[in-house]
Amino acid sequence: MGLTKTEHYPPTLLQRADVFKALGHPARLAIVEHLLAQDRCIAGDLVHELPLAQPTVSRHLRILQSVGFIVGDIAGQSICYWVNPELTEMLRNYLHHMHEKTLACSQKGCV
Amino acid sequence: MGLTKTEHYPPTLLQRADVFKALGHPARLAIVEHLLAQDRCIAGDLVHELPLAQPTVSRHLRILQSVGFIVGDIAGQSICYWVNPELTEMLRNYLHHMHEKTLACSQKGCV
DNA sequence: CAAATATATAGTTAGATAGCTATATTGCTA
DNA sequence: TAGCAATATAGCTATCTAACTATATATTTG
Repeated sequence: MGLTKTEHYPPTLLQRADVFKALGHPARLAIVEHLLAQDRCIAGDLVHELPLAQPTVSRHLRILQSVGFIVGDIAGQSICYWVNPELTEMLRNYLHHMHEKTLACSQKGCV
Repeated sequence: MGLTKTEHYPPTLLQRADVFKALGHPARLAIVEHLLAQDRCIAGDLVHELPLAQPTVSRHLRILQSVGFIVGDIAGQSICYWVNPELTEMLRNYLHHMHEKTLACSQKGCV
């Protein structure tokens, strides 16, 4: 069917899954890494960095923006994007929590 | 096309994108959270927890397993799954790195 | 060995995704 | 205001994905 049954899951889980999904594409992860590597925030330079046409990059940017992972601001006729610290912090905390739980589980002898 | 151009990106990035992609579905994230919440590692109990048919759950488990996020071991006629601490640690470190870079970037006045 | 249980595989279908080209929109500059 | 530059939108197509039902493959247990 291709249709995910979203109605069963709590909103927080759905939101997190959306963020992971947004990061789950090489081009989008490359965009994020590129934004982090630069001092200033890039706009259409990404088109030259990626092996993709401009509209495709634009679409990927919109996907990252829609889950809040990046933020964009108009700067003249370009657009200035940067990674949202709130989201990286949220994910970092979530993964930290996951990792601690995992360790606790393996101590109890799940194997 | 629906065909991702993977050949342009470094292997590490592709691998991370695959892990994020695996976590980017509500059912799979729910599976991971359920495995972490239990003391022991569950097998087909997940089918009762999720609003999905058994083969669908089986497929989601295989996807999580293929990226190494969960590990399974045969226990009689059931299968015992648990979350792989190496992967949660890898992702935690990666997100930690991302978050630090993000903070450094916003200090430089990206806005 | 037969029945029951647990998981996996095959095969199908609706819908989502990722790419493209062409075009529209928006903002600067001459 | 006309033209250029940067980004977004529209529309298309091939491929991938998520779900299902039906069936196969183990692995206990009677």
